[in-house]
Amino acid sequence: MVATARRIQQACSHCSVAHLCLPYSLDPVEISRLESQISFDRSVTAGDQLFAQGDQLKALYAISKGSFKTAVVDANGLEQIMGFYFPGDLLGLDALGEQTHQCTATAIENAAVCRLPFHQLEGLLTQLPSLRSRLMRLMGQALTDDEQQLLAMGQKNSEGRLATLLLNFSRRRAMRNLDSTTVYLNMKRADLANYLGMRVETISRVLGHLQSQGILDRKRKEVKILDLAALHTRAGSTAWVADD
Amino acid sequence: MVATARRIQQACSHCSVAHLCLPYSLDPVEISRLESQISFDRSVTAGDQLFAQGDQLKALYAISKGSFKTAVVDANGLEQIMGFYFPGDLLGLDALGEQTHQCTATAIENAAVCRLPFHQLEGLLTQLPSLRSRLMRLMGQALTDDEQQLLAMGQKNSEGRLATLLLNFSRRRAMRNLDSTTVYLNMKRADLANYLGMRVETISRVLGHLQSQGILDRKRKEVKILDLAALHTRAGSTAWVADD
DNA sequence: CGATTGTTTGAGGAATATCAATATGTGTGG
DNA sequence: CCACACATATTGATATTCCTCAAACAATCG
Repeated sequence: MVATARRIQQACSHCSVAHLCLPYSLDPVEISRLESQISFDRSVTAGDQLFAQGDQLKALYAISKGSFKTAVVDANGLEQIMGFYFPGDLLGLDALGEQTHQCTATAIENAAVCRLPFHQLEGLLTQLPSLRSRLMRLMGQALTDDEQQLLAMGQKNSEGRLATLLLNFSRRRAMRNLDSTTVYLNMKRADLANYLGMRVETISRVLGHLQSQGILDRKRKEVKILDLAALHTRAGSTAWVADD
Repeated sequence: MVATARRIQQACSHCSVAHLCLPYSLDPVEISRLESQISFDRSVTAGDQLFAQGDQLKALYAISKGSFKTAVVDANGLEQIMGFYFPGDLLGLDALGEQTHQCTATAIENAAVCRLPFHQLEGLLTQLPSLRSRLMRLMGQALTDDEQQLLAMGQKNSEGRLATLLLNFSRRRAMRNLDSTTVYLNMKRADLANYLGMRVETISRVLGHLQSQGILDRKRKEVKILDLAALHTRAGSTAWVADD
């Protein structure tokens, strides 16, 4: 019984985040061809790496449960957290160019992923034009996401960047039909700080500030958004010109 | 005579930056098929837009002469310069996902571009797998470039970011077999400042500082790199911890 | 429950933004 | 070709954000 139930769940067609994931816009036949190549729901322990910067591309991974961070290290040893990823997100896209992973993906908490061997995926690419265009679209989105983050880093102050991240997480929860008034900052403050280009102390202070203004309410890693409009205002504020 | 000479130059196979551009890694037959779709060396006046954010994707553009900047504007009206582009660079890649341009491309100086109608290009994509993989690689590079810039924005101080940009421009000149000890900052200070997430005054001061240290020598927009090693050191310096 | 790791709070300082003034460059009409 | 007007770049003085360092507090794990 349990085994049967699991088998049923282990298919894109029954996945609650398929609309965010690779299958989106594929027809049922195409999806079943895709499914035949996937190994579903492989569990990943918190702290484990899915792949590391420099690794040869062997597979793409779709998150089915939990969350991940990606990071790059440059020649000088500087590390930058590049993003946080949730169920339905695809990991490994940045390896499609050079066939080599350009970042390291690490599980933030216990997680599970669906593994898409690249060999088989590449075969499907020529046979399924819609899969190719889907992959291109996902790469384009990754590009756009990076550019949004660049805009935040260049044009917004600490409060604006943090508010932007909270709204981003909120929106992504909404896309997963989860309560978008609550977000979970499960990653370490240090990772969040690195991602946002600020110090952990500043994160604390800004969160405290937003809470004291009645915009947020937090308990532990859980952050409740009380005043969405105000948060949007803060997120849109340009750098170095606080409107208080 | 002149016309003949121009005709000969108007082909990827005779282009001095073909190794950076789309044809790279294509064989002669494939290149000639590509060439047949291109309209070469269309001139663009300084300040003109090649395409604007929101425009439908009609073509990709390869720069044959001059330089361009790209910029995005977000919902709050904040503008971010996303990059600067030189001969051999391809413009419009970020439209491949949504079939809509995600940024605006503007000529910094009088320039010329080769135009690749997307319709025809898309047709070639299915026929020439090497072209598809080339395009994917270029998208991957765009992604990596954005990530390098994100790292600079998050981890480096003003001097580090500016030094990083100078080295970036220098390296790109080297790839074009140009003198890599000289770079040209042809864009306005305001664009440079926006791109680097700082103010024009800070650019002036940092450039002045680097010059007073004997690392740079500038006259007008031309910047000569006198001490490459020192510039690398500055570029690698982390934010907020200057090593003087 | 102690040790270790991660988070928050406080005081002071450094980097860089802002504002103001000057200098330099660029285009235009006479 | 010059002179004027306007745009752009530099320099100086001050203000502000956010980092740094230090310490207390909280959570996690054996």
